Amino acid sequence: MNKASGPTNYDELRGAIAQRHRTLSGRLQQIAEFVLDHPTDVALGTVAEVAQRSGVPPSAIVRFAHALGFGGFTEMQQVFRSRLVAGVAPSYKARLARMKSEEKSVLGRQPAAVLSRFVSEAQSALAALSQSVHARELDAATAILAKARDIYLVGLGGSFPVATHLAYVLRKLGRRVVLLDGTGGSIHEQSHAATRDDALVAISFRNYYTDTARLFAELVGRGVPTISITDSLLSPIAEGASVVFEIQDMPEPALRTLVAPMCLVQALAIGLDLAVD
Amino acid sequence: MNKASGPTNYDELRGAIAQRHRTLSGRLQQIAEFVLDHPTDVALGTVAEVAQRSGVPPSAIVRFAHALGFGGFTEMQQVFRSRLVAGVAPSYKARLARMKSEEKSVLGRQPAAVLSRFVSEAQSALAALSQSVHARELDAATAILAKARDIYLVGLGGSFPVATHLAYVLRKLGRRVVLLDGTGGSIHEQSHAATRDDALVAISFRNYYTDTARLFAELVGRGVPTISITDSLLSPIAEGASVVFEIQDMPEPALRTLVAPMCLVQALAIGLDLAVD
DNA sequence: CATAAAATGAAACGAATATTCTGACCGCCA
DNA sequence: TGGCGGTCAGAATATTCGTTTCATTTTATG
Repeated sequence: MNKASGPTNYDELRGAIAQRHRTLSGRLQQIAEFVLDHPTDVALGTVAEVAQRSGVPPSAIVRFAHALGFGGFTEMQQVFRSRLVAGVAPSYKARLARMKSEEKSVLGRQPAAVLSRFVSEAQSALAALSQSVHARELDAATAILAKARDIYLVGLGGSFPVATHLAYVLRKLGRRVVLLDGTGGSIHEQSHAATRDDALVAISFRNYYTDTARLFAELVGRGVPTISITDSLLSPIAEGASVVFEIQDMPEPALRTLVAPMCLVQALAIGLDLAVD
Repeated sequence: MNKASGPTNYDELRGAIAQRHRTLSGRLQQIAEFVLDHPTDVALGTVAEVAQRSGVPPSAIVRFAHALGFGGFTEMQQVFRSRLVAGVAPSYKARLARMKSEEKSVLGRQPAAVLSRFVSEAQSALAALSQSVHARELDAATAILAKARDIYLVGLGGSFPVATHLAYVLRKLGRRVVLLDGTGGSIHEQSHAATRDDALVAISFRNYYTDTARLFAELVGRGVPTISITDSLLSPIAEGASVVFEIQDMPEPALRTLVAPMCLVQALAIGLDLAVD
């Protein structure tokens, strides 16, 4: 039965698995998902190990290899191993390719060059973030959120994704969140119930939405503790805030990747969750 | 006999071999030179294979392992294998750092430590992104978006911020965008008008929303060109898509920073804008 | 509902593996 | 020359491995 031979390299194998995934039966689908998620385990493990980690009997692993056209598990494993040996010395090749694409970034209207440009820009934005944010601000913000009954979030326009992400994570962690998105009325109506026992997280970058600024001023006036995430200490949501996170060098709205504020709000939410235990 | 344990990583092993090389006896020196020249063979081969290629009997290989402080060949082989997995997986370093910080969970609970952890995780996610996304896929996706009359976007739950960000940027660039958010009815009603002259960008990660999957299948069936951003080739929005961007190693929903997909959609939008001139 | 077909999992088989053991070999010094 | 410590290669062994088999369950089909 060794006549039939399956894919010969890892990419082909992935394609073959994805293609046949629907037609495979339950157990085999389960194995397909596992091997795509843990290719290294398959490359280095034994049948018994792979079987145990994926929660199936060993015979099912062999059946899976047969279904893909291999003569057995060992034959399929060779493909996974080829991925490992190919990846062991990628540094030179990858760097060469990267430098080439970065060179072309001057000419570079090609989408690949655009991507690598944004990636490197995001990298430096993250580096700047961890340097500019201090522990004192993080601690203060965490304390405010920990005491808050309801957490109000506002971020309009280009900052809306950041607000929705923070809302999502906080809700996952069991917090009561009011996301001010303005649907079905004004954000002022939505925030009417906010008191000094609650908290507001405001996110806004140039050009600042006047709605965000007005709402911020109103809640500050009512004594609501406020955390601002913005790009300047002179922004309309900086003065009066309990804590200000300043994220500098934000590009113009259409060119933002938002990675820095996304990372920050993530850390705020998780840090809050870890702190209250 | 497991008392003696040799070096635990490849660099230590190389140092140990170089150091003891003089004191080793003839056959063992011969083996030492071979394993330093062919580490991959040692990592993936059997004792018999390594013995044959290096021109020594199998028992000599085992004695060599013993001489280095290992309990046997298998134990030494683990070190050579660790070298392989370290080279292929860019997230290896990040996971290591994560485990370390989780070990130090006492310090790791401070918000500042949480932030730096997410930052470093985001860094490696970006590195993995630029390595896994190929120019071919970017070009194909750009071509689809360029031809589209209306661009439909769907991303629910944790992926919603990505969808809103893409919608924002595309609208800034003058594209006609329909963001399927389900407000005021089902997303199926909102997408009723989509035709093969339009395009759909679907974003979904584990656990996949069934609404996203259903909508995706429906529009694919209607012949609408589709770009999928997901975390597995086996995800419900992969099969039938015109282009699939696979972003691997996405953490569990509450711990995602979304930096990789955010960066990708940004590059897609800007790349589209530059390409149509 | 009855029957056939396919899929599944536990166990057993044979092959291949890493390791240990034994006797022979070599250089060294008295 | 004759013993001696260390090294060696090859056979012996116990273990582990991949694969197959088969009874049972599940699923599809009439």
